[in-house]
Formats: sequence, C-alpha cells, structure tokens
Amino acid sequence: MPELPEVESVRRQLAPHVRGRTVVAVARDPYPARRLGDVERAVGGTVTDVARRGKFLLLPLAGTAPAHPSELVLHLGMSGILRVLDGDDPAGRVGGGGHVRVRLTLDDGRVLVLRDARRFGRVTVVDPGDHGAASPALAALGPEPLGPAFTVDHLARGLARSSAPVKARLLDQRLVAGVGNIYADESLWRAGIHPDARRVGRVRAARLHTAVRDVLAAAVEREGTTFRDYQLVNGQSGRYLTELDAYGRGGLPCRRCDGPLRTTTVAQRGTTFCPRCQRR
DNA sequence: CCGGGCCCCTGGATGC
DNA sequence: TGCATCCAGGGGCCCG
Repeated sequence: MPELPEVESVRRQLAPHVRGRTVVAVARDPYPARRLGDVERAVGGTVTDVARRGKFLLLPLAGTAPAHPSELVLHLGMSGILRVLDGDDPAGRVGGGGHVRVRLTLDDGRVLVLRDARRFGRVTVVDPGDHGAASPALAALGPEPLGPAFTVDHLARGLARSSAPVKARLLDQRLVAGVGNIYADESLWRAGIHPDARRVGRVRAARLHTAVRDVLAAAVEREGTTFRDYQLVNGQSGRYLTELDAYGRGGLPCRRCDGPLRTTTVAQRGTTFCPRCQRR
C-alpha cells in the first residue's frame, strides 16, 4: 500500500535509472481505460526529473511529439510496483504472468515496467502541470507533510473546520498530501488521539503535527513498509514493518500501556488503535 | 463546498 | 480437498 514513504523511496531509487533517458517505445495491456490514459504520448520524451507529490510520481518529459514537453503522472494504487529490467528479461513482458500493465522501453535498452496485480494504479501523460487532467485529487493536493507549508496552524485550522473523524481528515489528501491508512493509524497512536475524535484542539493538533512528520520521516528512512505487495525498484522490501506500533497489530499489547489494541472501522478503513491511551 | 457511501479489482485468507 | 465468500485499499463519483 504505497503511501508517501513508499512512493518517495521508489522515487529515489528510480531517478538514477531514468533521468536523462529517452522513451523509445510504449506497450500496455488492455487495462481499464479510465486507469490508463495516453501513455503512448511518452514516446520520444526525455525524462528530465523524477518528482513526487503526495502519492503521485511526476516525470516531466522533454521533446515529446509534436516537439513540446509533457508530463507522465503515475499512481501506484495499492499493489503497483515499478521495476527497471533488461530489455530481454521475460519478467518485463506485457501480458505475461507478472501483471505487467505498462512497459516503457528506454534508449539504453532497459525497460521501465509497472506491475499491478490489483489494477488500482493509474498512468497517463498530460501537458506539463496540467494535473487536473491527470487526476482531480492531484490538482487539489494539500501541502507536503515534510515540507514547510505543513504547519501546526494549517493542520489545526483544517481540523477545526470539520467535524469528521480525525482519521478521515488525515486521509483527506486536500488537508495533507500522502498520508494513507498505515501512517494515519501510526500518527494517531503516537499522538495519543482516538481515530474517531471529532474535536481536536490546538494542543492536540500540534502533537499530531509532530507525530505525522516523525512517523513519515522515520518510514522514509527505512524505505517504507512492506506489508503485502510493496517492493522497491530493486525488488527489496521496505524495513519499517517492524517499527509499526498500531497498524496490523490488532489484539496485540500496546507498546505504551500494554493494553490490547482494538480494531474497528473508521472512514470505511480498517483501523487499529489503543482504546486506553488514545483519547477522544 | 462538504461529507458519506459505494465502486473498482484480484490475490490471499478464511469458512463451510 | 474444493469451492464460495470476504477482505484489503486510494481515488472517482454520485448524492444529499
């Protein structure tokens, strides 16, 4: 389940493989059209950067036909994996057993492939910066949680403006970009806030702000959490799994108070929290 | 504009 | 053992 730390780790590994490379061919499998846009437009484009906003990867392309730049926008969904393989590697074949949905052949003979068993990923190519055409969610994204625009003030005001459960607010990409189910549970556990809390004042907002940043930064350092499908570009797993305090630990003892963690549903998502030390 | 609810998609786990 | 059912999840979309 790629969230900010996973996508950022993929970005860092991917960049040296593709920056400066030109896309010479594109192949795709019959993917649901609404999840796969005009990827053929990438042909002829040279990757000038590998950037990230929230859970989206952004690859600006110079020189795509007809002689103007464009931007490849990619979301890994829940099971998307990017690999850079040798051109003759059978694992990179579209329509083979590896769930390869999109294959970009690069000018060094290697191929960038998107594998996506559950088909929740999306890829398209749009005019540079025309993010709304790629995804309304991308265009409406809130600040990067590890950047300067994500302040205590921003979070506190955003939480005060709504009576939705605080976990639903953290998952809302318009308030803050890149937090998904795992790191929402982790941040709330660390801040001692009940996921269904609907009134989070300034003091608790400040605690949550610190928790979100600390959790995400620590997860980036460990290259993300591999729970099921997530892999890095080199095929390795993220190493944050053993650091998780809440997610996936329902019924196990809380690492802070030793009471059993409880699992419920908040905002249509599986939610694990400590009923003793996370307060409404 | 906002929030709630449902849908997409399929491998793996669980249940009978 | 084999089949059916359920569950996971982010974003799109519809509705009130």
